Amino acid sequence: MMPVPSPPTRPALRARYDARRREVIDTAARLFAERGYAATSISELTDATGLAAGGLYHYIEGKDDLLIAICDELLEPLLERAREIVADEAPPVEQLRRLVEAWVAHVVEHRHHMLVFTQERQAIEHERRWRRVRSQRKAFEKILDDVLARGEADGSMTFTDRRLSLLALLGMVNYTPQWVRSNGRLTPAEIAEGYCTMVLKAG
Amino acid sequence: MMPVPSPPTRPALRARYDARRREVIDTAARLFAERGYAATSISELTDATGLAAGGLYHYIEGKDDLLIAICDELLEPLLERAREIVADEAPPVEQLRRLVEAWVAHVVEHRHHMLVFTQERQAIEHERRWRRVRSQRKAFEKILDDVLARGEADGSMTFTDRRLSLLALLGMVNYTPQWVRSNGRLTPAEIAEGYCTMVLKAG
DNA sequence: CAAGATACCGAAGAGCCGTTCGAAATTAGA
DNA sequence: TCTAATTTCGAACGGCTCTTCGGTATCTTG
Repeated sequence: MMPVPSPPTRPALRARYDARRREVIDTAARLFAERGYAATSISELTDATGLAAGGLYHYIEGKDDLLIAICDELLEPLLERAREIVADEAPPVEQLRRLVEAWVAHVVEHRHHMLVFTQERQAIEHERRWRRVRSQRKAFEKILDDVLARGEADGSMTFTDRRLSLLALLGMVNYTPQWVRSNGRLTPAEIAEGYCTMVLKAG
Repeated sequence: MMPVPSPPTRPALRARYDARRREVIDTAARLFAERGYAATSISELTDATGLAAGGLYHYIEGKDDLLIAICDELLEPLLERAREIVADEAPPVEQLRRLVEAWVAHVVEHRHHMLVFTQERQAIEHERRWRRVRSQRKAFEKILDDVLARGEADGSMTFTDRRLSLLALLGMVNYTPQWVRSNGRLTPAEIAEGYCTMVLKAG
């Protein structure tokens, strides 16, 4: 992930630097989610972080570096967790439940990151510097599709159209951050269970 | 909808003016969908429309006027169609099918408009001047929810959680423009049928 | 405590932004 | 054809953008 302009060489300071950088990224995620990336100015960022312009640029290479960092914070841990889940030997239906539960919990926890990811989707899909983010997204979707394919193959799941079911599931989960509230009526686990039921019972 | 700075008073010219304005709006929708609203400059708009800056401003009040016009072009006909569908006496399940089919066809046809609407969602939800767009969105969602409620009441539909089913449906359909291609493998009607099945069979 | 690395500041700069406006070109209708 | 309405042009403007940079304060470590 190549952390930026001048991370301290002294190991004792490295941890603090990383933590502060993460604070900056999370603050940016919140602002970008609320106002949009392009519509959020550096000066709004300095207001929200308490840093001056120069101080801010101590932690980032540029404004678009922030956007990539936000997507990394979102996708890397999710992808890692997904790989753990499909690594064990549970049956496909069970793996799907675990995947969707972890996924919903993750997007709820990183609601702002996810809203930014959604808003900037077109840029992510079309511009060159987003290659890694794009391939992470694709890798996650492939994990999902593979689980559905294994379930279809062993007869534990049936789909009229497996690809449509996958896309529907992506739609449901990706849309979730638009309406969830922490301490809302439904827990992430309940939401995830509902989604799984819709995908699996449709046949 | 109060069409902008100086629509011609002569009736013969009014039609041409309106058509040209719509061209401008549709071009803007395409560019905004591809690059994002804030990231698209007026000069990109003039390049794409063939108008110079001054000519462009003959048809719009300002850049944000374009955004509102895009949402109006998207939501007004959809809402009107939805009201027609629920006005007749078909049973709730049939009304739902018709609604979702019309809705999916509409977002596929107005794919760019819908992508812009999705990307600018946060602004739409939070800023004052978007009140009308917001209330149109809410009105449409209420129509959907009412159909589900009637179906639940007469026993023709069952939901573990009706609100979650509604939100899942919104997610599926709103996400559709991200992946559909015209002349893709599935027709809008097939997509809509798949979505309905997932919502209705989940119980 | 000394000294060097680190963290931060904030004014300055170059560039692009959306918008305006007076004038020119085009068109409709008498 | 003449005229007034309409359409289009494109240079100019003020403002805001992101980023840089020289300098200062703070902190770690020997």
